[in-house]
This record gives sequence, structure tokens and C-alpha cells, in this order.
Amino acid sequence: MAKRKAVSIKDVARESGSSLTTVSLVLNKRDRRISEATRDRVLQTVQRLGYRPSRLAQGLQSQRTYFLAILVPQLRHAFADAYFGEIISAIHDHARSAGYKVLLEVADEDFLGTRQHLELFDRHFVDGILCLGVTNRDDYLSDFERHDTEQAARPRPVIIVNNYLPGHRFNFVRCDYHEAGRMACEYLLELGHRAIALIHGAAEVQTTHDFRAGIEEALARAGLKLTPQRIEDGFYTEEGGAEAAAKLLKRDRAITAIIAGNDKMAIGAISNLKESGLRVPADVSVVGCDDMHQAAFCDPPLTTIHTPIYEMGERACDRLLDLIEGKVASVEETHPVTMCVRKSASAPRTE
Amino acid sequence: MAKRKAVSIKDVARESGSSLTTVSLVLNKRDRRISEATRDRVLQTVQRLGYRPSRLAQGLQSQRTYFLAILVPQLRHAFADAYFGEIISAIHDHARSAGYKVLLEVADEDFLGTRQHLELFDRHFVDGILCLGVTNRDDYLSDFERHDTEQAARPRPVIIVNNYLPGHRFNFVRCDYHEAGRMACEYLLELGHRAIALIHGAAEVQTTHDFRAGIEEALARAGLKLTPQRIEDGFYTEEGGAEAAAKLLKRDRAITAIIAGNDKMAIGAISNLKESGLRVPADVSVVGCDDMHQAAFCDPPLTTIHTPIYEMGERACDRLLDLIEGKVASVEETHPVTMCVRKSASAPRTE
DNA sequence: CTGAAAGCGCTAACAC
DNA sequence: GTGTTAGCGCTTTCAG
Repeated sequence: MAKRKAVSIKDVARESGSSLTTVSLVLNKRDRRISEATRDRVLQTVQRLGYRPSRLAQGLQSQRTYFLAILVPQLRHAFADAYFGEIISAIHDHARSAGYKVLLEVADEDFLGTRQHLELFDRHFVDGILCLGVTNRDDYLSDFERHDTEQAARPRPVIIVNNYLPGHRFNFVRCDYHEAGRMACEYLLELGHRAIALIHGAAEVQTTHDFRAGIEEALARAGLKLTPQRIEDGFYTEEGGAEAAAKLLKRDRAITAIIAGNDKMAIGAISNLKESGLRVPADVSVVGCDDMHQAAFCDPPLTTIHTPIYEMGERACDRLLDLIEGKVASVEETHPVTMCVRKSASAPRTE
Repeated sequence: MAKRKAVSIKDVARESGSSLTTVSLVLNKRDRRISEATRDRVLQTVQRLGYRPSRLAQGLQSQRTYFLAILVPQLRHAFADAYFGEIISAIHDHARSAGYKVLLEVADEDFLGTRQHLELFDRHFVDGILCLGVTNRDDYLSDFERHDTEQAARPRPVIIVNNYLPGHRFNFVRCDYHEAGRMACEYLLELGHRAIALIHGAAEVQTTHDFRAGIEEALARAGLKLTPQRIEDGFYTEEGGAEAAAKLLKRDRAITAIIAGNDKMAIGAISNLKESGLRVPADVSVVGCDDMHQAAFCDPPLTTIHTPIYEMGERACDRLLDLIEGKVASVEETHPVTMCVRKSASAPRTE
């Protein structure tokens, strides 16, 4: 079995009785007024031979790959996570419609240790990178900025998706978690709640702090404070949310409402509350954040803050392409969130 | 801002005072007995300049890309699905350790319609493809076999992950769903169940039929039959499982056990049974299939068939590499499954 | 309107 | 031991 010899532009030239240049010109629609006749002849030959230009050769020539990398953090099966999954879908869809392919990478110790994040650019694997699930400790991001030679170099196209790093000038597209926290809290305050607790996500994620600050701001306006005993870490997981809820209520039975930093923790919390014989929302109201698909289907349907995750992914991808094409020099976008009222929050019990 | 001019092998040659060949030889460890001295000199220059070979150029030369594509079906956010997510993780991990990068593609109408699945090979995007979530209607798979020229051509390296297509000679690595069905059913029979129902997955997926056949075989041995009214389609989703369970029990209150084609449907079924006031397993036993992460954490913890999903992904990736490297001509592997007993199945109620 | 030829960065025969 | 050279498949001046 001989290895199939791919048909190259040469074959097309020979078969169509024209030159390499002509074929290339026709294919790339360079308007150098190729005659209709030659054009058709070439196109037909291309068709007949099933010729497809090699992107390796094209890339070598153009110094562009039309590949994007998605960098996800190392979690237990990050790809099986609904939050990341939705963003990845969004990026993939948008990238494809723009003619780009998408590469998957996990930014684990091995990957970063061997500096593969830099190889991605230096060895011409990709034209740009989208970073998901970034934390404040991800200093590999600075590597992308550093100029490796003394020559003035354009920064590499890299963008952080739905997060940011304060104090740095990394590009990002995110939604407003400060506003999200504020909205969730104000909603509960309006319902009449005074004893509001927070289950927040991982502390090394910046938006965790924004979310909390938003809540504190709303509470402060109402003359209230978020005391340490009304705060627990739920690590962004369902299990974490469940445990946090348990601790919170054991410590302070007066709590009538819980805000969770994401829907998973909210769902975990609800399941724990129900197990403990508490009714949601009759006894304790719960508000989530993100508005994932499942938020509408749990029991009770989750009242949550809608953060446009999918649109974030699309938008980030789009702006990255702008960065790549040099249309913009930097990207710092913060998008609004909206309240999504379902059934998991109501007026507090009256004791 | 000048675009950073990547350092090439030429620069290394010049700076180290040797020729292109020497540098290439050193880097590729072709043992043509380069003297220690030159070797060190070259290596140091490489280090100093931060030289990294362009894989575009290497690829053009070697006609290899060291990329693999993962083809997933078009579902609502396929990447957010735990089942696919776990396989994708497995493939990514294994591919990376073998020096391959992983590309993501969704096999939707647009993709297949524009024959991008063939471009993947023809335009040198990838060296091989892994197909997930394959159904009996996916005739695009045959395209990979067809020789586009009259010359003898090696079939393109493509492998189906955790499924297969009977009547075709496509490569696959899967686990034994016939056995899975048999095991689940026999387990219930041993517990004393006689009225066993099935919630199966999508009918266009081959393993759905295998699973059912396994169940029927076990029932037949016990002198029982799976009547049409004890079968429902749950479409592999939680919602589908819930609805199927409702229909099943409305139609036939005698049912004491339900087998579901995957864990999601089992979980959906359980939630519906509980809502209807039935206890699991006291009133109705439920057995799932797959043993996903969440199977251990639901209430009651799910008794299920453990299908080694992650290992399937790894194995499929490994065999695909064999195919690419010509070590094997075809792959048809079926792996065993095991029973995973938790709490969702018990002896039937005695009426 | 079309073709010859250089070059993208790398590898590997084939000299020397 | 090391260097020269011819491609890999394509794009793009620059001549004609």
C-alpha cells in the first residue's frame, strides 16, 4: 500500500496546462485579471483532481496558522465541567465561522514547566490563546508579555476569558461580578432578608472577590455587614456548596438567605438544606450565579444571576481575532449581567 | 512595533559558526558523530537565542502534523457533557504525553456538508481522527475509506471511540454493552426481581441495541421476556430518563426494577420516582450504566455498570497512534465491563 | 494576462 | 565530522 501521494498545486498546473502562479492566483482570487477561460480551466482541474492546498505550506509562507489554543486549568476533567464546556463550545463555534481551528491545552505543571505555553507561539502552533479559569497565581501569563529579544516585539495575542487580573495589563473579556453580587444581594434585601450569608468560590479567583465586594456594598447601603461567620468557601463545586451550607446554618440558625458564587454551589447548598429538613425558599432562600442550563431544571428552579457565558466565549474569541489581525492593541471589556428570577428565593420566614 | 522576527535555524547556524545541517543534526540527535565540541556550541547558541524549530516547516518536510482531531456530534454544547468531557480529557492527556496536540471539531451539518472532515487530512491539519458519539447514520465515516484516486491508498487513520458500526470495517475501541446489559439484568434477577423494565438510549446508537440484547438474553435464560410496554426511550438525558420512568410506571405498576442505558437517565428516573412518592430501592430498584463521577454522589448512590470511559479514551488514542505509525492495519477492540454495586438496587418489595 | 524564480524554515542525501 | 544542496507546497514579486 503506497502512501497516498497528495495532489499538489503542481499537479493542477500541469493538468490544466498553466503555471503554478496562475493556479495560485486563481485560487486566491487575486484579481490580476486572469482570463475567464484559464480560470475555468484551472477550477475544473482543481475539482477533478480534488486538489486542496496544504495548510502547512501556506502557513510556512504566511507565518499564520489559523489555529487558536484554549488553555484550561487543571481540574478533575476540566472538559467535563459545564461552565468550561459552554465557553469552549462558544469559542469553537465562533472560531470555526471565522476560519480558525481550535486546539485544546491543559495548563498543568508539566505544560507550564516545559514552557509549552510559549512554544505554542514560538513553534507556530497557534496565532492566539484564550485562557479559561485563570487565577491570581497564574504568573505564566506574564511570560506572554516579556520580550524575548531586545527588538521591539508585538505582544502575543492572548486573552483572558471571563476573568481578569488586577494590577496587570492582560487583555480580558469578562462580565461584571461585582454587579452580580450587588444585584443578588439587593434582590434579597428587597424581599425583606436581613440575615444573608455567602458561599463564595475559590479565593484565588479574582471575580470571587468582586462578587463578595458587590454583596458587601449592597449590605452596607442597608446598614448591614457580612460577618465572617456568614461566609464560607464552596470551592465552586456542588459538594463544596453543600458542606458550606451545612456549616453556615449550624453556626447561625438565623440565616434566611444564602448567595452562592455559582450555580453549582447553589444547587449543592439547596440539596443540603433539603436534607436537613429545611424548605427552600420557605425557610431559606438561595440565589446562585451564572444561570447554567441546569439552573432552570433543578428543584426548586434556581433564582440566579444570568452571566452571559456563551456570549463571553464568543466575544472573547472575536476580540482575540482583532488582536491577531492587529485591529486593536488591547482588550478590556466588562459586560453587564442580569437578574434571573425563578423559585428559589422568596420573602423570609417570619418568626 | 515590528512583528517579532522568529529566530530560525539559520540564525543558530550563523551565530554558532556552523552550518544548517550541523544544527539540524544536533537537534534531531542524528548520531552522525558530531563532535562534542560543536554539539555543545550549537546547543548553547540554541539556548541563548531561544531557538525553537517551526513545526510548520518541519511538518512540510515530514508530511506529519502531530495533531489529532476529536470529532464530536452536534449536541447542545457537546463539550459540556460529562461523558464526552471525560473521553476528551483522556484523549488529550494521552495524546500530549505522546507528543501530539488535540484539535476539536463538531461534526455538524455545515462541517460535513463542506467536507471538512476530509480536509482535515487532505489539507494536512491532522494525522488522525477520533470519532465520539457515533451513530448508525453517520455515513461520513465511509468517506474516510474511499480512495479518491485510483492509486492504492492507505486508509486514513480514523477510530471510533466506545462504539462501532456493525457491517462496516471501521476501526473501533469500545466496551461491551451487551455484557453490560446482561450483567445489570442478572444482578436484578439474582436479587429476586421478575418485573424488570428498560429505559434505553438513542436508537440510532448501536450500543443501545447491544445493551438491550444483553438484557433480553438474561431474561430469556430466566424464562422471562422484555415486553414492549416495559421499554421506553430516554434519549440519554436526565429529563428523558425522568419522563420514561413516569410512563413506565403509569403503564405497569408491577415493575420492581428499572435498568437505564446510562447514568444520566438512571438519575433522571430516580428523581421522578421519588417525586411520585416511590422509594428507591425499597419500591423500585434502579441500575444505571457508565459509572460516571456523579453516580457515586447522588441519592441513593447509584448501582451501575462500570464502563471504563477514561481508559477507553486513552486506549483509543493509543491505538490511533499505532494506526498512524503503521504499526497495525486495523483496530477492533472490545473491553470488559464490571458491576458496580451501590445502594439503588435491592431485593424487590414483597406484596 | 501569464510564467519564472525566489524564498518561507526545515530535513536529509550526498559530497568533501 | 561538517557543509552544500535539493526539495517539501505554496505565495508573490517581477519580467515578459
